[in-house]
Amino acid sequence: MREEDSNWFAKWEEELPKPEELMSLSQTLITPDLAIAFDIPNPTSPNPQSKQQQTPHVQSSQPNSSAEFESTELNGGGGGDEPARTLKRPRLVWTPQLHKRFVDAVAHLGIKNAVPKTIMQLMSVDGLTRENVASHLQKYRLYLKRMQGLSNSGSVSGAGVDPAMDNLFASSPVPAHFLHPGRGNSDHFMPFVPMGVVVGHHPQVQQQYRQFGSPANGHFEHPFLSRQSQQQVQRMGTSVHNGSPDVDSATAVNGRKVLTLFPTGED
DNA sequence: TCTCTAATAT
DNA sequence: CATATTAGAG
Repeated sequence: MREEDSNWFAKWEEELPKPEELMSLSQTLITPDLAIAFDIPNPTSPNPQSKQQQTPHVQSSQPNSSAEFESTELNGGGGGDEPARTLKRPRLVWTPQLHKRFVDAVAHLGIKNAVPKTIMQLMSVDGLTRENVASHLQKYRLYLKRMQGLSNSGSVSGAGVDPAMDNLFASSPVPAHFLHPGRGNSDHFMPFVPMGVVVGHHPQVQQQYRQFGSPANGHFEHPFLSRQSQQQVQRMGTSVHNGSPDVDSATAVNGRKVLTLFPTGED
């Protein structure tokens, strides 16, 4: 009678964003290595002027004049550098959706396995690096710690809603086990991780996640190209324009390029 | 060697 | 403030 064992997974699947929602995860998030592979077809003549920063085309109703390329690493003229190996990606913006995936991953992994690498793998978000997760995980832990402290300090008439509850973290359900110290029992029930960190190819999960690249058409492309294939951001107002905050996929902040993984969505 | 975490920098 | 990057430890 271990229904849970078979159910926990189903639930997990349901919570996953649909392929349509997922695809626009990352446009510019191509692995530097990949970029290199494409940018330098001929190592002998290092002059790849075709450095392409795939600017996510926002098909919002309003024309966005954010078509600026800025990664102009100009060499004083003579400096023979290899910027390709030091490619810097735009700042990752943790949108609620992305964070939710993060939290879900952490929740389902359990504290013990909730380490950057595992989380990253479970999330299976293309372009997401271990560093990204690590950095965010750090903040997340901070948030949890903060919340713990506030938990038991119940000011009766304290209207002070947790200032920590600012935005992001507040929008995702925080697993209870994370809030408690869990003294004496740091062990969390975890049936098993189907994807395993190693080669155990268990189709189920991975396919679900990565499939957003190909439609119902069983047409396969090169693994590299398939990532940046389509883009369909459909944010059609049902009827009334209630001034929905249409957030651009890429916003330039202070001349710094930021990369939004998800379009605007809801929880 | 690789990975995690804390601290620090942008 | 949010992320990135670095440093040190395991």
